[in-house]
Amino acid sequence: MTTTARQQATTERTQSRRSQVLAAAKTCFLRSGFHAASMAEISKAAGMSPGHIYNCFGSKDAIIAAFVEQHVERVAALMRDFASKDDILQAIVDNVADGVRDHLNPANWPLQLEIAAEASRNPAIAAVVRDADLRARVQFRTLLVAGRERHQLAVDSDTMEGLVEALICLFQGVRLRAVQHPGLNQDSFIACCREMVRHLLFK
Amino acid sequence: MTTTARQQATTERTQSRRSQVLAAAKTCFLRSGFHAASMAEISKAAGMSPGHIYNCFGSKDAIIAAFVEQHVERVAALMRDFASKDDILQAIVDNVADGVRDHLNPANWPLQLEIAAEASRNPAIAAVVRDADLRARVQFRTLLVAGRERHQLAVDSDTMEGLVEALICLFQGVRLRAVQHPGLNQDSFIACCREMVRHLLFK
Amino acid sequence: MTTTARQQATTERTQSRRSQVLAAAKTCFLRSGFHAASMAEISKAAGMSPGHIYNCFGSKDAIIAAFVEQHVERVAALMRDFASKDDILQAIVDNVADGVRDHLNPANWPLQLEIAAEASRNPAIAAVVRDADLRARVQFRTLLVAGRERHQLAVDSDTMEGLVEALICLFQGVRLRAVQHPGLNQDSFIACCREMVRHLLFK
Amino acid sequence: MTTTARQQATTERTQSRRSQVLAAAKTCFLRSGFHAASMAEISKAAGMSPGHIYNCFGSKDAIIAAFVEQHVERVAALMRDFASKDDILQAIVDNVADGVRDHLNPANWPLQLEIAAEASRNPAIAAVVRDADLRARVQFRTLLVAGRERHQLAVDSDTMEGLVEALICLFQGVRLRAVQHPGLNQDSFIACCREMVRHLLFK
DNA sequence: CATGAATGAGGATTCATTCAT
DNA sequence: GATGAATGAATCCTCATTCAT
Repeated sequence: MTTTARQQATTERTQSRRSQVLAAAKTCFLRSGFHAASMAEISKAAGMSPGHIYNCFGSKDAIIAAFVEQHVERVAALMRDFASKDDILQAIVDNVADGVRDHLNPANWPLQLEIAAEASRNPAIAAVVRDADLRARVQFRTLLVAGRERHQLAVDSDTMEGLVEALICLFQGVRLRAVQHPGLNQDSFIACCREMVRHLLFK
Repeated sequence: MTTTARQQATTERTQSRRSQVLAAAKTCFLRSGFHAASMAEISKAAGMSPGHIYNCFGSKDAIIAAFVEQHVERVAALMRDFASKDDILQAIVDNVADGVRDHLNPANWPLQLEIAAEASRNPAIAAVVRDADLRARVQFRTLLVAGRERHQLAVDSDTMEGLVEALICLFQGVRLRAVQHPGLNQDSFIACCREMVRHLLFK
Repeated sequence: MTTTARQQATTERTQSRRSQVLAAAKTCFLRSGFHAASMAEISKAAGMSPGHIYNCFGSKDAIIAAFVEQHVERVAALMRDFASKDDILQAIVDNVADGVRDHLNPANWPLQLEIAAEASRNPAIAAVVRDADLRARVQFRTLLVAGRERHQLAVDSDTMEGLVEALICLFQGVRLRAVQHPGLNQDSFIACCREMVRHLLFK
Repeated sequence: MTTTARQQATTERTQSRRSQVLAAAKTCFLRSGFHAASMAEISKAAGMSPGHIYNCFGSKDAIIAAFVEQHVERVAALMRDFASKDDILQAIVDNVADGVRDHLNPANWPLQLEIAAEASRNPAIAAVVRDADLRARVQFRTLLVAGRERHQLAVDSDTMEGLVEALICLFQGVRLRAVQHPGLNQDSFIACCREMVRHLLFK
């Protein structure tokens, strides 16, 4: 094995170890939150010694940051899905139901609240979150511009920024609803969300 | 001093002590979050010994719960303000700008995220939050029904639930925008929110 | 009211307060032990403010000491009961059954163990306990000498000391049996104790 | 080093750490009692950080329990010593002097009082103590039955239970004498104890 | 690379005691 | 005398992190 090949292998191994840790961290963070989840808990879930985690990540904060980075990437992926559609605006409207239902699913989104709360006092996390948000906004805006041009609607800068913010805002609010009113009537809620989105997109 | 008068004084004193603690807690929670804020930190901010805090509150969790209770009460107060208006629907639309700007103000709302995150794991906090949400929904619904009847719009149960949820959702989403995109263009954002609210209310 | 009369009243009042505290302390010590019983617990049981207890006793240790003093006095009282009997030795033998049963009663004797344990490390308590033990030994020895002279048995110094120690030892051991084997067969146990005492007294 | 070998080493190490803690705890418990001995004090005496003690024992109570378990085991060991003798009853009588002297030695027995006092309030400790007492009684009874059959004495159930209890009672009482009258005349005390034991065993 | 024993600072909480009223 | 609010040192315990193996 050449030195390069070994380094390659080493790097791959390290990467796989990092993934292991992040997957374990997700379980623990979901169960206990960022601060109540202990390194011991995470190391046990990862099937790895606590000491070794420090070969993959410099600190618990680094795990949180990496975890957040990985997690916020989901939003960007969602954006890309729309890009391939023919009538993008209509595709977005048609996707409201699934999107809302997904945001209401308690399997993932409590973590998003944890992330937002952490970002509101941890500058490193805030930077990661804001950067991801920026990228998502850019992608979303590009989609919307394409969609609206097809329907000959205004795409000036102010209009677009408001549109992007308002739509993201509506979707992100769903996570808070999931916490504060878990038993809400999904169908009538979705109908209204869809109507708001439709109106805004085609206005 | 009679026994009754002393009890009165005692009760008042205790209440004032509790308020002192809650005010100090707000500062600390804002700075560090619920869990990173230590009792020592809170007691110092309250100008009171750590031991004495336990004469006012049975535990740190009790402080968090009382703090949350106090905080969520604000939302209910907001609801009551609308009740006195003549054309309620229009009043709500006209209030969107102020409401959004208030939600974007970083002085208060990071705490709401902290509360939501805590509620997603701590059942006691979840109960407080959900109860407050329930009360707010009932008040809001009553307002909307009155407002819509004036305009001869449908007020059937399903419609109303969706309306209430969707509007609250939009407003609560603003808190997440405040964290994730603090520099957003408020004017165009507000214009879109206002348009969404207007459309939904009068639809 | 003359000054003297008032002082008299004051002293009586103080004494009654002290008794109140000691009675309350007994309840608490029995429930929780000397160290786990808090001053707050005792003051509540005594129907008196925690601060006021310090007008009656200088410290918690002083309460323990006074309590111990009061408690060890019981043994001396037991001794005095025998002095009036005609045939003292026989009276002692006849009392074994009641004495053992009393020592097995969990209502009082856990406190004796608490006292002994405290004495083994708190010099002030040790002094109280040892002084009481000395007084009881002297009384007991006087009784035994009178009883044995009646039966023309040896009463030399060495014999008497051994007798006194061995008999007290047997009775005090009962308290430990009560803790370590609460369900023991009382009748056969008592028969053996009685036989040991009878043999030793009349030997 | 194979996994098995390492586990072996790990287990041994852990065991040795536990012993270290128990030895340190003995010093501290002797000096201060179970409750006044702080974990900091114990950890310092054990030459180990306070945090690490919790890798060996789950709580302070667990240390107390393990300590008690280790201590009460001594009694059972004492029992086994007699089993090898030819004339067991005589061996017991001949051992009274050494046994009493051992029980009077202040190096060990204050702890037994501490244990008894703790057992009278702490159910977990009570269970340990009572279980050990049961085992000791069974062993002692077996010894006595064998010894008495050799001398053709009664071994019926009631007689044996009384004998076992009374003899243990006498020995355990010595611990209380050690606390309450540390300067007692050992020789005459022992002579009487011996006479009581002899009478009872051969009666 | 991998372990897990070891650290020690820091957490929430308790409680004997004091003192202004 | 009598109160009970207030103190703050001390308690048990947790946990991120390190390091010898």
